[in-house]
Amino acid sequence: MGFTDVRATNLAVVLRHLRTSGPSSRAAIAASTGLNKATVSSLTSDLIDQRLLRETGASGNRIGRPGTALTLDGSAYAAIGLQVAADRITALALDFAGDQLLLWHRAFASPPEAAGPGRAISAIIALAQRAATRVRQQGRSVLGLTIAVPGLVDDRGTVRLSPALGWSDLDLRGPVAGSLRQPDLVVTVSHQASLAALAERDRAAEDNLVVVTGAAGIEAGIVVDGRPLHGARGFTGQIGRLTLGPAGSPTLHDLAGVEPLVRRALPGFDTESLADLGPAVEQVAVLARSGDAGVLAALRDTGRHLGQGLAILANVADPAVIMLGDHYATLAEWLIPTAEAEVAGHTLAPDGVRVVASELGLHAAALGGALSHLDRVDHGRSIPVTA
Amino acid sequence: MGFTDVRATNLAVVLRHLRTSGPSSRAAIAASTGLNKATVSSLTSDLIDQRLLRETGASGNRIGRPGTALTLDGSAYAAIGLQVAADRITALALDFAGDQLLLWHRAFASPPEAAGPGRAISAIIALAQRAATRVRQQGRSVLGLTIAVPGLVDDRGTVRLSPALGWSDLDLRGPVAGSLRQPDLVVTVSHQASLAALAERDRAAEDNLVVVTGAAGIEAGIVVDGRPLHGARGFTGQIGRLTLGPAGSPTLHDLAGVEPLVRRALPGFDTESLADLGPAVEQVAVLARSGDAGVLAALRDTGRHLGQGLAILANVADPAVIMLGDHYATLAEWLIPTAEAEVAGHTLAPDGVRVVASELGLHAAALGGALSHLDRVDHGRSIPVTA
DNA sequence: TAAGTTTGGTTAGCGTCTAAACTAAGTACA
DNA sequence: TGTACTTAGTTTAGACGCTAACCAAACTTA
Repeated sequence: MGFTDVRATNLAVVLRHLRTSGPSSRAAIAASTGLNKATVSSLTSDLIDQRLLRETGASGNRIGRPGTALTLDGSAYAAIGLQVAADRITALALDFAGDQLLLWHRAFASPPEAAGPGRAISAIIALAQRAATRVRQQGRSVLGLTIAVPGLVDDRGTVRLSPALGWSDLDLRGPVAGSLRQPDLVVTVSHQASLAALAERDRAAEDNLVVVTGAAGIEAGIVVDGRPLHGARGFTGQIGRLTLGPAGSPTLHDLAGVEPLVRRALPGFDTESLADLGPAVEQVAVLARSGDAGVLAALRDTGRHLGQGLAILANVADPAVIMLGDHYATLAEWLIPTAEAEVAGHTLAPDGVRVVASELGLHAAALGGALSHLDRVDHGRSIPVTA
Repeated sequence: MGFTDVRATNLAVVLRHLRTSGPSSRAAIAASTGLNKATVSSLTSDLIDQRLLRETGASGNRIGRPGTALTLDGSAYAAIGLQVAADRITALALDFAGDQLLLWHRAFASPPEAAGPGRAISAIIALAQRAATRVRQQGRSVLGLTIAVPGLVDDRGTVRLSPALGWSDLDLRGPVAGSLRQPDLVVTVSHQASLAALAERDRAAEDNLVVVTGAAGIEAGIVVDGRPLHGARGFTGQIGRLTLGPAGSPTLHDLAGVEPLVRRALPGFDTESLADLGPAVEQVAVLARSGDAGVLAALRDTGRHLGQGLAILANVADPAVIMLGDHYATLAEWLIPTAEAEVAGHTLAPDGVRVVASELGLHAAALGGALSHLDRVDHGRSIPVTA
């Protein structure tokens, strides 16, 4: 067969239909995909053999023979996403149906910047192995494992530069893949914001969106036409250093970063503890809720500058919606009004762009990492082989 | 046949191979595409029947039976691109082999902004009809016609907003398509910078690039992973209005636009004639070549600010190369040194990003518009039907 | 001239799809 | 209760388009 594996493509069509439309009978699948009923029977039979689908009870219809509902079978496979941040590692696993199997956090004793990359890699490997072992004990095959990292990650899984973690030119994929002792297991390392955007894409069912994350630095994950923007080397969405104006002008991170915001809003806060921004951000939210004028002013100011950054992304990538991720989501209530006004004022496009808070929390990138492997199967790349 | 038309895909594979690798024998095509020799024979036979390919003399080999070279047959089809600017319309036609059949310019008597959209549409229709008639007189079928317009163009071919032309919510596709009296002819209206980027992609054989055009306003055409960035509505690459900083800060266009540059570099220049920037830009180049200190300073300043804008694009989209289009290309010699330094200073990525001058001239978007229809055929969408 | 090499076409067979007929399993209603 | 109707899913026949293997044609080399 030449360049299109017809069978794999059509198997993937069925999987995607079930993932987006939920349980359906064979006849319903045939009707909505345009495939022939006989073809759907053949395809679903294969997928059931591979334990990617299973029959659930009869789907009650009004009249005529009731159909047999088919659903994604989550039970035989798992996909793992790891997310590395300055203060901790998160591990998340999904079954093939997309249900969460585990969500673990492991705090760094000392920031990876201080402890050196060796310690961090050991911790990542340990968590990856524990997660893989756990899901295997449940009788699942691991479809793949993706590690989400802030900064610049190339296609070979080397972290070229991560200011947040203090890493440069660090091969992360190699050691982790080697430690898992399963050569055919797909292990990838990828940009955290792009993976977060992938997760938002699936949740929002929106093919053009931008996610802004602010855990350390500011990074954007950009999904255009359904796919994360990859670029020549994978180094997309680096908006923290944007400047415009005379030399030495403040960067977008200076103007709208979470850490600068915290420093302005909480002048007396313990500087040391800013490695983990979570508590500080919560404190800012508490003060904002209590009506603290200084904190509210700082939030408005940050929202305004953030809006200028979002306007740039809106003008360049034309998303249908911009989502505020992680710490920005926590503060979204106070950031969105000024940010959205700023976006509206700096974009030519009619109808503007919605700015909304992400609902995925701080582990969106881990989720996206796991989802990327379900996505791979859903697109006919590496459907697990039958024994 | 399910979702993948195997035949169309493989026909397209052969066409793309010939377009990128030049004349090849059937055996060579089979060897480099991985298709079976028998399949290639069958595919090329169909393509020859459709007059998309033809046999050219024997290709001399070292040893063994000489092969019959196959080439793209340009003679039976044409694709037309129109480019609308503030001062003129350009029409360009390509044959199927990509050779230029005609390149016409038609100056606007008065700028479309002043004369109103009706006059401009009439002129566009007239030029489109003349071009279509001309290529039909040569016995060619018209594969399609694309109109490149600066500003925001939606997918239905309505110009939502074009400050450069003074248009808003103007249906351009409808009147032009209607006037051509061939209902099956594909007529599209698209963003000029994205089409220019498409042309640069084909010329440079580079799948990740950005083109910056400055005819009126500043717009970027962005090709990522081989495809022009489209976004939710098609409104990508609008970088002219970027600002960062306090309200009322100058925009990127103020700081790095071609018209502001000309006004700074040629203080005494006739303000009226700036509708057509060409002569003014040439004059700037002449003065720069003669060593005029003021002009050189203005160019450095523009290059520096332009570089900040390019850095934003480099950080967001990670192109392998950034190309300076139209008027920026004319002045590239003086802009690139400062611009490239600024890009290097504002990007995290190692290896930086090359900044080079486009070689396609002022009608790059018209070329891209025509190329888009060859591209359509090369991807198996709407291969012309056999009679 | 004979042997070797490469091209391009022919033939047989296989995978996968579609259309149509058929069986299965329910509801509607006299 | 039984017959007609409706919808689901399987079976069968056939078409399409690919591949592998074989073969004739056309050239080089010795």
